[in-house]
Amino acid sequence: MEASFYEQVFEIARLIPKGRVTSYGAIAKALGTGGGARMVGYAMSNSHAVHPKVPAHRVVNSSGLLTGKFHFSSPERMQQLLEKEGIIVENDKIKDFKKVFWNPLDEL
DNA sequence: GGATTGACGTGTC
DNA sequence: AGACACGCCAATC
Repeated sequence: MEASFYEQVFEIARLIPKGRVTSYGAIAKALGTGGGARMVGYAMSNSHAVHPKVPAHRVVNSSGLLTGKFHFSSPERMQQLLEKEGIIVENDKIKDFKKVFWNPLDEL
């Protein structure tokens, strides 16, 4: 399997600058799959098995909620990583989400 | 190859 | 404001 949809998702995810986050839908849209936001998250399940570490913790849903935190080594791991990068997480939700939001389309 | 699923998104009740 | 439902798309079974 090469150049599958997953790889594209990982590619975008790795481009997320430190201290910034993005949403699944935004990535999906950047890939041109608009409504395939679920596929982005699904691809992230493999993020643990890919080469360069994929900053999946920088990817949240459109509400800025850490929906996939349970898929990490530890749910709290995700939040700590975000806070360590300067992102404030409150109640499993990213604070100032609009401010830290990084739009892949803007870079691509 | 049809059916199921899934770390989503938006709208409606 | 919280809960529920439908829609999208691609991979896996």
